[in-house]
Amino acid sequence: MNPEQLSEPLASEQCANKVMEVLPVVMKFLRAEMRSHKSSSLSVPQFRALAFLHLSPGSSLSDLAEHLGVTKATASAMAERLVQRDLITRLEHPQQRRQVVLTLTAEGLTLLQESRQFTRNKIADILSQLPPQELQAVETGLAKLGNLFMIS
Amino acid sequence: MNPEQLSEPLASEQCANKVMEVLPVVMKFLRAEMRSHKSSSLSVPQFRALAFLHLSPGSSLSDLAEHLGVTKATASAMAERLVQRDLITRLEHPQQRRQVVLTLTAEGLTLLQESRQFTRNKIADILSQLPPQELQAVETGLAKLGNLFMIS
DNA sequence: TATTGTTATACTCTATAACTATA
DNA sequence: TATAGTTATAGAGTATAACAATA
Repeated sequence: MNPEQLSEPLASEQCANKVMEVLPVVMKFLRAEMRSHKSSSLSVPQFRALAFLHLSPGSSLSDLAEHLGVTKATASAMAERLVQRDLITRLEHPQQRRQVVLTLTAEGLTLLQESRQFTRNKIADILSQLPPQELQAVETGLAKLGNLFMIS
Repeated sequence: MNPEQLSEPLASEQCANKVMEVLPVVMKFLRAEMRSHKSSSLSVPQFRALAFLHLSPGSSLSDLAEHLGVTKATASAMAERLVQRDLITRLEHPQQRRQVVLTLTAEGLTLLQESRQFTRNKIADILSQLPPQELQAVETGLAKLGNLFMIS
């Protein structure tokens, strides 16, 4: 008999249900907080793009697209908006003229750091309702989930 | 001395960092899976809307907006798309003529169930790489996170 | 007057397809 | 020819503001 057809679900399926149920709700909170940050707000993908360029300055557009898990067309449009807002620079690579070199501006770095701290604090406020042991459980669970889904 | 200014971060802030780091990546996977489901794909918000109407048939637009955490304008546009695709019906409430009555169609129910099973299986496939104990840790952590962020 | 819902507008994310320029 | 990136196009999510209809 196939376990899927019995009343007792697999543990992995139960856990998958939790992923489907919980993640969208918390993501919505995350998005709203990042969006609400003073005049200069960031979307979650924009935040991730800036964070990536902070860690890997001088990345190409393909690098960025790969990291974000989007197509190059999508990454190109995103980069264009960030250039327009003076949060990143996009220069031609001196040797490989096909490639672009993406780098955070000082303004981009400042906004990244402000936004990160602001959002972290908002989330931490909510999380601090948990007793230390449960907080640890959440962090551990997320870390394991992250290891599984973050290839790089 | 203020703990935020020391090198040792608060546990809640560490955990918040994990939320910011992990959630977008897993969400992207979730979104891609739901989107890839045969010809008739659903976005995550659409999936959530159908799931809500399955649990609470006959809800009003305001109910839906409230549940999804979006404005009524956003919910109205979403509902319109679902009506166009014959996944829900939108009727006038017989007594309260201001309100609409939203209900899943048979087609909507089928797609919801197929999509849920398909996506759950895809996520469970990944999760099943974890040993049982760690799987349990992930589920527990998500459950706690969910309790915190899901008011209703 | 307050509430329900829609419409208009604008912006971002996202993909696919077609394209240019470079290697 | 293959790769890097852009542009055109389309559709969805999202908000704000203005509005109509109803209670």
